[in-house]
Amino acid sequence: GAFVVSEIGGVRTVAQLVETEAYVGPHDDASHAAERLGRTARNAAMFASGGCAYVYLIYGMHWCLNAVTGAAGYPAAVLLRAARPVWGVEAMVARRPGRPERELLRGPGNLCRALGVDRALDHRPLDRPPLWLSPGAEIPAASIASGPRIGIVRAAEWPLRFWIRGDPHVSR
DNA sequence: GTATTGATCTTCT
DNA sequence: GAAGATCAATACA
Repeated sequence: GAFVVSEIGGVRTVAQLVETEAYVGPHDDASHAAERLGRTARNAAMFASGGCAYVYLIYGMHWCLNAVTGAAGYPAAVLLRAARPVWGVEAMVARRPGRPERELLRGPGNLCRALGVDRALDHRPLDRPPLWLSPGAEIPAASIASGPRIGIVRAAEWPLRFWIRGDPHVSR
């Protein structure tokens, strides 16, 4: 339900989150900051105190955006997986030519591309331009579904993916 | 709608 | 050298 706002390349885009995944600490073996991996150049942002972005490249071609939520030195983050276009749809379409509106922000790689997010935003604060979060409508607990996270093998059974039940913008 | 597979490159072993 | 918090094109049903 929270809003993600970006001001990148001179355009503002606004999206409302409908799907996220939690990566809950060093004991979470699916996390890039799991204890067995330790701190590296890539995951450094996850070890910062909460409120900044963690952006990484996956499969050589897609950016993924996380909101870091842990305390300093205790790595945790929320992967932003899907959202509903709210404002700046033209700019999103310009970044995803030919895509129907409902697919613009469906999936973490698509979300980053439509919002203009890339490595330049890694480790940047999420409470000011060019990329920030804003509280949105409160989603009733009954409307929130949860299940296993996508695309992982370790700790795959942990039900840490959350989405708005029935929302057409949810991935998969 | 589901299943399969190639694209592409950073990171870590 | 292999795997990876993915996507889209293709081939079906």
